[in-house]
Amino acid sequence: MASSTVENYLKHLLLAEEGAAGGLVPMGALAGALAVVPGTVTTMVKALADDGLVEHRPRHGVRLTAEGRRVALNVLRKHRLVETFLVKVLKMDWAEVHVEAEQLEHALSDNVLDRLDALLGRPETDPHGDPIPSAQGRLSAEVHATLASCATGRPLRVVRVTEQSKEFLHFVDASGLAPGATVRVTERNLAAGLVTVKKSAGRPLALSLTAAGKILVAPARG
Amino acid sequence: MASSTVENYLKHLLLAEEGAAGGLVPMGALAGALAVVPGTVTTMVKALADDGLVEHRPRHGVRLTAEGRRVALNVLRKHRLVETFLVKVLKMDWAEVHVEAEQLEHALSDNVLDRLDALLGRPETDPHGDPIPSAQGRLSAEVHATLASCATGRPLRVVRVTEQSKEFLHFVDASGLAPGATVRVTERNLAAGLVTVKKSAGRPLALSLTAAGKILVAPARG
DNA sequence: CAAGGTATTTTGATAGCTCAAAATGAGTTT
DNA sequence: AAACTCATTTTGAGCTATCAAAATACCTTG
Ligand SMILES: [Mn+2]
Ligand SMILES: [Mn+2]
Ligand SMILES: [Mn+2]
Ligand SMILES: [Mn+2]
Repeated sequence: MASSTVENYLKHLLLAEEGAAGGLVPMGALAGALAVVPGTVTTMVKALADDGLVEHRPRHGVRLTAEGRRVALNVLRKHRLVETFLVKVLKMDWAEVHVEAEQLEHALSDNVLDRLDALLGRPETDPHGDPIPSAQGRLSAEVHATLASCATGRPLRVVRVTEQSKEFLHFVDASGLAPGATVRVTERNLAAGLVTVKKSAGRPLALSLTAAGKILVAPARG
Repeated sequence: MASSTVENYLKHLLLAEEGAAGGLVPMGALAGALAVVPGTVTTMVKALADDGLVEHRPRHGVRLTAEGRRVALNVLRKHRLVETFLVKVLKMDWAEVHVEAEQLEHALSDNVLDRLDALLGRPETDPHGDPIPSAQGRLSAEVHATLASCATGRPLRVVRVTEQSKEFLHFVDASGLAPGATVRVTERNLAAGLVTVKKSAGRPLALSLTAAGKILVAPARG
């Protein structure tokens, strides 16, 4: 069995590979994500490579092997299903569940996981709209526009929020921009770095481009 | 935060203190419970003593301090509530939940714990009849007779099974002796080491004294 | 191409937890 | 009392995961 440390390395690697040039993740990026110093990552990555979980291209980066990806997807599945359970069944605040899941993802057996999945009705996304990998290790790779990149004027449905900090999630929720919400982008000012959105009922709301880029949307009633 | 290792040492110490002479647990007993060699326990116990979690009487044994007991009770509470959740909500086999809880007890926050407790309706015992410590750290110390020690002839209610091995629990369940069941001891043969019990409906069942001693009972309809 | 700057790797240490095997202590037995 | 037995402790070592700081490699810039 992989230790929690190994599971975390693999999971963060999986997350970092999305949108990394050639899927190769630089050591520094992984170090940042895991909050350890780069030297530690170099050492660990060599050990993971020896175990066949990653491929290490010295001075270029790391990438998951098929086996490493399998393990990583299973951890990610646990993480997101646990988050869903905590919100849906235990009624926890969606801003708090990430830290809890960070521990529980390593303590849940596959057996418990599957029962949890059944109890929740085999959900496809977690409370933040993040896709839940299937038991077979399939992960939806749907690409979405963000409030920073989408067409203006049209009605949109929020489908996902790609940041888990408490502050940001509270803000998003308080602004009525949680997944499922319907909004329109009324104005986008690149120079000022500002996006203005409007919900059917309510006054317009201003967001920075950075914040807007973390809120993924799809055309409403499509 | 105490590591899982420390939590396990403290929890097993709490369990071993019940019925240990003067509450002092011999190092060897703890080593056996934790499945490590005695030398390891000596080393760890010294570290725990430095942290004020246990009191070490060299060459005599260990005992929890008030602080160590507090931590241990919290872990035990998590363990038993998780077991209850797994059986009641996820419908798992009562023989399988112990191993799962052994991991989850270290990954659950106090916050999640309390919500689980509420969801379950603040149960007082787990699926095996083991008392669940309260959030304030109170643990019921009720003393029960066993099928090996109780009066014969009288109707009895099974209240607790004090062993968690899969095999034993499956046997108990298959024999209809799970907590809640009503039985009578029809015969006890000390020489042969045999106890015979009878359920209202069904043929008599023979048990070894050792097995009978693990099934705790109380007078029925008392 | 030499100099700089930055990411990465290497080196040397440490903390936590564990084992094997030798040493020690404290009764018991003879 | 000397010998024996058994639990406990000590010693020496290893593994995993981490850091600080020095060394190195690979750009980029002048
Ligand atoms: Mn984690
Ligand atoms: Mn999530
Ligand atoms: Mn445990
Ligand atoms: Mn139990």
